[in-house]
Amino acid sequence: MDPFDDPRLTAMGLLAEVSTGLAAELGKTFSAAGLSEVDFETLIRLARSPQHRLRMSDLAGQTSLSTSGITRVVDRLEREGLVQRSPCSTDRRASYAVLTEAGVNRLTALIPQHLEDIDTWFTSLLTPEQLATFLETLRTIRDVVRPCATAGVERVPTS
Amino acid sequence: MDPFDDPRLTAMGLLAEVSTGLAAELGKTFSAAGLSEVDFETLIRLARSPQHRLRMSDLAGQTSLSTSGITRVVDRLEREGLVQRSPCSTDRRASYAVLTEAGVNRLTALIPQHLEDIDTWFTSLLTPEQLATFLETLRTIRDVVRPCATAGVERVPTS
DNA sequence: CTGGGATGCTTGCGGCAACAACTTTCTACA
DNA sequence: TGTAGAAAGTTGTTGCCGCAAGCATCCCAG
Repeated sequence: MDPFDDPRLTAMGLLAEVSTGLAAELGKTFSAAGLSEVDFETLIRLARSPQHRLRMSDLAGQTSLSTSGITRVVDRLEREGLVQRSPCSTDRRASYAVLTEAGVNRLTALIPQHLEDIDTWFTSLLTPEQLATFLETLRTIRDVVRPCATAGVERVPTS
Repeated sequence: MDPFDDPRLTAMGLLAEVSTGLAAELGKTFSAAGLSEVDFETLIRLARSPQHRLRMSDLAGQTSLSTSGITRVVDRLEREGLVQRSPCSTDRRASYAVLTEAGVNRLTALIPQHLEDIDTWFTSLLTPEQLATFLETLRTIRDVVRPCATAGVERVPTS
């Protein structure tokens, strides 16, 4: 009768609930370390990049922030000394955001608790097979909704 | 060597990417209908509630917004005529947010496209078995990270 | 080598949401 | 019954983010 309880709506709602609920739990650890979720996302993207640095626009591509958003995030992180801007030698328009040693330290201090959080609220709730299947499904969807999530990491000079 | 590529981080990142990426796609339909994601979430929660109404604080409990956030969302929706505030007869502190007919119409106009979006970007990518397994896993996590997601829907008068 | 379009980043502006303080009303306990 | 504390909702404040405009630089066609 009501089209308001279509199973697809429930499915989507479930996914949203899990994602936001999980983020809320994990966020507690972030804020205890004086970071926002976006801050952490930014820092860890840098940490996982070669030389711990990424151009501003690549950072924007990897996170789901606009370039102006990235400008401001890096502003804040730079103000805290966790990140540093560094000019790009081959393109004077571009800047790199580089993780500082303080940034690395902040991250490494944070990560053990973060990993434990992920265990507690996510991975330990599933059997290894369940987890593997779950991740496989996520990858399937990811490849469709986010075709270029790897901006800046496997860019090969076209020389 | 680097603790920055722990599989748990990848797993969590994958989930976050899927959720935000999916939300971004679905959001296009919402904004085409003049609604934000939060607006839609609010309206559909009301639509799925008995008598198409919910107390402000229950609305806050179901969505992940603060009560002040709900106040403002309902302000906006009321300004657009999609929702109406209605005093609670048994508790003069409380208000109900009630879906208006215009609100129902806006929703019903929106939903076909929304369901199609969910198909396109989510459910149709999976086999029925994959989908069922996926939802089962989501439910497992949801029950842990969001134990009382059903505020206000199965509240029984304690008379 | 030069001018116009494209690109990288920043800034002004507006909207949104959380937090805390506040008002009104309810509840419980003496 | 009277009063203290809790609860529902609103409002002021602050910070964050996207959009559009702007500036500097790059690239390329002629």
